[in-house]
Amino acid sequence: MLDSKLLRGNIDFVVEQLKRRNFTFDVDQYNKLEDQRKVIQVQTQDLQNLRNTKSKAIGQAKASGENMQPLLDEVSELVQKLDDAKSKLQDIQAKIEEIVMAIPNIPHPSVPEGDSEDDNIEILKWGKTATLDFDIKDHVELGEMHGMDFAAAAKISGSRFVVMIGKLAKLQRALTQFMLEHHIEKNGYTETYAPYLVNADSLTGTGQLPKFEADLFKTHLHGEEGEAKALYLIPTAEVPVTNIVRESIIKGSELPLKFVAHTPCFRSEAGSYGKDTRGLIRQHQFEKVELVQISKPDNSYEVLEELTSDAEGILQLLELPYRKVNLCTGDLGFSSAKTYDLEVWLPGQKAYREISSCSCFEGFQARRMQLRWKNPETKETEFLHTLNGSGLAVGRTLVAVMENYQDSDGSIAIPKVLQSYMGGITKIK
RNA sequence: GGAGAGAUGGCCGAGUUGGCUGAAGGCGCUCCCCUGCUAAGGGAGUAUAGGCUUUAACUCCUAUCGAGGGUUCGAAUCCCUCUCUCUCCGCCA
Repeated sequence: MLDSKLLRGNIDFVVEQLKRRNFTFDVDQYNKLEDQRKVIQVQTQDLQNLRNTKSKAIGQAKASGENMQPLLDEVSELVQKLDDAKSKLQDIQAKIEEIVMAIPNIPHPSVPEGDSEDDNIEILKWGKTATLDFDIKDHVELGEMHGMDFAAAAKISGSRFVVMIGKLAKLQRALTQFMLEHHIEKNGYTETYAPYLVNADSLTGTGQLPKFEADLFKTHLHGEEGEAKALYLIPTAEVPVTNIVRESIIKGSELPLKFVAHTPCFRSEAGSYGKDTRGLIRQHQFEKVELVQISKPDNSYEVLEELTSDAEGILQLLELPYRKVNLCTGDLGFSSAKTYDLEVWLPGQKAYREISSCSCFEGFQARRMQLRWKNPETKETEFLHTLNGSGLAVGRTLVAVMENYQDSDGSIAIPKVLQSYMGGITKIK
């Protein structure tokens, strides 16, 4: 949600900024509704004021034993008018709300212009993309040799799921433990456990609802169909973890809040049929270690740099080649003001693939979820800034380790930093 | 799943024969005075959002006492639905 003051006070700026990300904002419609809202709101409030005054007079008349019938007649007429005005006002406010909730965030000035991922700007490349002198296998081929079973998963659940048995399952757990330990012990994040099923308010707070319901798995308590009972499987830990502080006022001395959580993530992947159908890249269920920070507004972009480098640290310790890109305006997510993607090198695909996405949302989510702090300088209650990033997507990291650490015989070396988590073995044969 | 109790400002807590109660009192916090630097005393202020556009401030108005709906001229107070918390019983990793 954009700042309503910005929307009302400087709408030309908003329109221009939204155009950068190919979002056309219907200003005429919005202005028309706003004008109507103002008129009707004033009317309604005048009527309410009148009713309140008269009602008090009735109370006083009654107390002093005067005849209050004339007043009663007067007011009952008023009430009809008031009801009409109220319902009109509600309609308009609902329409405005619908429009406002569907407006994406405004890109930060440092976000490059562009229409698609082809226009993202590469900031750095790290590590050497080794040229292996044998027939490179992709992770599906390697996986089939070491207990990765897509057929079994299809039998159990359907496509886009996986079963792993044995060493690869352990390797995934080792990756998760390693990431958590590193972020907790070295980077100062607080370990967090949170629900995997969340309500609609939480998803509205972080921006997945109302616009992106089709991407989610939706459940009903007790098989009931009522909207109030609907719970959703989390598409990312960002949702439950950021919502820990929804509707609260944080003390300045407690900031920044740094949370790390490992959760499974569930995505319906509607609209991605035919994309990445092979292997582990795009699953309905995958593991992710997520970093979330709640920051004061004035230094949130420094925090974004820090959070991104915290995620990069994992790739560097795993010695996986990657590049860092600054997403262009056209590729930016709905809620984000600026996003760095980390893309890991996958020899099996001969391509860099996204493994982490680190974003600063400024006050966009905070306004939706009423997340604030008392600024000691202004003495005002102000919205905080929220940030998050994958640190990292565990399933894709597993793919990257398998493909980058493979040998000609199909065996997979264990990265040094993971060996202690793997019972000391150095290779999966 | 059954029975009961409850939800009021940053916190505690009054207010249920509906009527100057946006809310007594206390704590906490901020500012000022006195004193002196340990404590005490005096005074003022202290919810959020909208009307709001403005150079700015104030005044004013509206809404909000868990959420939503209803009754009424008028609801923190009465009625209904829901959510959450607590106690007891049942069930359960």
